[in-house]
Amino acid sequence: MDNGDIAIQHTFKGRCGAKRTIMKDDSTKSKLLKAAISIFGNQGYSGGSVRQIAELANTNIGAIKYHYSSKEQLWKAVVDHLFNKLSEAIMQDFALWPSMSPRDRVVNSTRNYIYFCAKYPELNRIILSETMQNGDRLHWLAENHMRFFIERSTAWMAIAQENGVYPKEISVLNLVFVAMSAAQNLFLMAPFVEHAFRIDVFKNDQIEKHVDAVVKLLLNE
Amino acid sequence: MDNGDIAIQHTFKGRCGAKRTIMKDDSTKSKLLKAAISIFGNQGYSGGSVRQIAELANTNIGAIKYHYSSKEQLWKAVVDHLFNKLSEAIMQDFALWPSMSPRDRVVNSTRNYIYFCAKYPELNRIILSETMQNGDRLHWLAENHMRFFIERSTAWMAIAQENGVYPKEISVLNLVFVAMSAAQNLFLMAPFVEHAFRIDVFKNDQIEKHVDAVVKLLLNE
DNA sequence: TCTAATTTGATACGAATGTATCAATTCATT
DNA sequence: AATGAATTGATACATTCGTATCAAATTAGA
Repeated sequence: MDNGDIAIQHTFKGRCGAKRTIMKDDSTKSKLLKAAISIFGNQGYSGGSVRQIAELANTNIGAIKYHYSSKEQLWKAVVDHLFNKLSEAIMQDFALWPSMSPRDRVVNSTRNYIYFCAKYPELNRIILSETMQNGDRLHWLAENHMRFFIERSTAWMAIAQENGVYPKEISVLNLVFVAMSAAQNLFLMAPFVEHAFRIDVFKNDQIEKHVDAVVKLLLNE
Repeated sequence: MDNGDIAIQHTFKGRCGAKRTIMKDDSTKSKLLKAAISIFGNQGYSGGSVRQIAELANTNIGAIKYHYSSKEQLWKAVVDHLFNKLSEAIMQDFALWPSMSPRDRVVNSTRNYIYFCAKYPELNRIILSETMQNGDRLHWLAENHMRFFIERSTAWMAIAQENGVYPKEISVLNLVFVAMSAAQNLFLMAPFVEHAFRIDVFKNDQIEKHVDAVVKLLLNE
């Protein structure tokens, strides 16, 4: 089972000079990345400090400077890492798609996406945080990750729409944003749901319940 | 037409000692509130500084200390103000509800809510920002505003569900969060949509298109 | 007009921030 | 064991933060 470990690309020279990558999950660098995911995901970029991150990683700010050179570079490493995880999650069952009906493809990718949103809520929190601020980091996010992701989603959604999975009259862009937010929002709001209703939306049965709700609400029978 | 002006409660003694309220939209206090809505809505609480707010309001930090005593009190005033606007927007056509079908009531409140989300996207940004951080301000938000709002929405949604507007099998809580996020998200993501697709989601025709999309996707025919 | 309350503007201060520097330590390779 | 590179830990620095203080300016009431 995937335990969500962080794999740091640690390059070293092989005997013929080729680069290889190994996992060092207990390295300072990966501990820093994991801590940065948590801090940036909960406090945002300006709300989180490098001292918080260093403390959470049981090291100090010098290590951040050394491994990531600056706060902004560390943030970019976090985003790259999380988008890689997203891509893995989305593509997980891609090989099975040819044998699935158009509707089942949508159900499958919806379920995989919702499970990703529950496993890594930090990515959507970071995206929203930066979208609100609308600064240079959003533009970097948009050009390096989001645009590609949204355009692929839009293309898939359009195909599903043509196959009658979604009503044809709706603008594809609205469709994408409604479907994505329906999947994400419950996990973005998890701290409130926990506080107000004592419900842990990250539990497996709650996630499944949410998948059922989204599928039943958004997909034509 | 409602121009979204900010009404500051300015109390003074009438001739029989009773308190009255008047509007002073050009007062320093209301200029500060308007600036604070923008700063807190875009930068979040920790991301926005009182100096930014004072500068945007064409005054200085002394005025903030005087009128709102602290950054946190100013933030609470912003939240109170925006939730009042939300309540106004939701209750706008309440008198007409008895003459409407259950489905039309949902369509009406959905439309009003979406128009509110487009007019004051700052409220949902503030809520999401604080929910992410999950600190004392979220608890204040939850206890003073959100819990009431969500519980009312849940009650209404349950009635709509009983009347066949929504599928009965879905958990009401999931229904509420899916419906709310479907309405909000496009406007939360407005800076990205503008950047990536050159679409201004705050234009009236875009808002109407979004209303149609949400209604068609979420409500059974 | 005079007086007192209200409001504004400028400055000061300690705390926290990101970055930079550099000695101490650890590690890998010979 | 020796050596040099890689990594860590501690400190310093300029900047920005929220808050506090207080004199100057404005306003309101008699």
